[in-house]
Amino acid sequence: MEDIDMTLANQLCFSMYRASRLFIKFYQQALQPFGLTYPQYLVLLALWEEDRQPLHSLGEQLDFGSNTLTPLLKRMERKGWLTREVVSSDHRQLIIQLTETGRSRKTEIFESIRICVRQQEIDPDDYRDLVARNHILIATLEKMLH
Amino acid sequence: MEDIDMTLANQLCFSMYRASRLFIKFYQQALQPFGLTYPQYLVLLALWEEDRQPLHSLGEQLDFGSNTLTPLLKRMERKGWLTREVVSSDHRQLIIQLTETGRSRKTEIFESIRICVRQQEIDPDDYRDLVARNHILIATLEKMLH
DNA sequence: TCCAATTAGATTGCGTACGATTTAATTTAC
DNA sequence: GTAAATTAAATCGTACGCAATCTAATTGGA
Repeated sequence: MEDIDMTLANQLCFSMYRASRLFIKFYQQALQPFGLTYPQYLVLLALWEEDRQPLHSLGEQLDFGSNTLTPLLKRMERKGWLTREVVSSDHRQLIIQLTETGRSRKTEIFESIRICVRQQEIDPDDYRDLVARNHILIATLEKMLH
Repeated sequence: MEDIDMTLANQLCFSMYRASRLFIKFYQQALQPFGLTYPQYLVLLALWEEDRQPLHSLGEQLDFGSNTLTPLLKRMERKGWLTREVVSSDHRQLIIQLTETGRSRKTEIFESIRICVRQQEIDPDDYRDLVARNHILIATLEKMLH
């Protein structure tokens, strides 16, 4: 009836789904004091790496469309993390920029997460291995979804 | 500033998040002809394994609360996949049971997914490895979230 | 027995995800 | 130079996830 391949795919998909939800729940604990959700934290990570990015560029990095980002960024703007500013040379684009708060709370937020992460007892090599394998899987899945 | 541990945790969490979303998107393609979403497919998988389960038992397997399952199961009932029947001996419980459609379309659904999965070119050993490593990670995360 | 604690499911509210469409601005092709 | 194509965001609608709360049914101990 069912291939071994498919049972494996089912297991892998579910296991990814479970791990992702648990990891996010874990992060939410550390982020809660700042009123941040995990997707919002991802936006901060991207902006700490490179500030003043247009919306679509953030979307490419996180694989979010404007339908996800627009309301998310509006919430973050309302809470004072960033600003959304129309580009004068191209009125279609929106430049996302960190506020002083958004920049300065980085250390604090990292420290809060670090405290939670430290309690994990996972071998760094296992981490690296999972990341590497996931990258391969992600590349394959992206190719398939063309 | 930031530990190597935390950067790794960030990378792993994001990579899980990405992989999970892509995998689900991949499954949705195969499930679309049946009007099923991935979480709904998970419910079917659980019921194909063991029919006539109470709601909370499904919840334990999938780690969903009633706040997620109640509306999801109502949608599946409306579409004719299953029935929700109050237990006469305990009026608090709801037994979830597959309809004839829910049972009989299993082969068809599996075949649709199998066709999509076959196109993947992933080494079964890599699959198994990812599943095993995720299981360890999931156990660790569950322990941490107490 | 009877009432406090527990359990099961439903409800509310908020924040994603994402397919599909819309609107507005810019590019391009002729 | 201008109409068609493209691009960027926004909007709309549906379906999760999940924290918090509520309601109703059952259980268990004094």
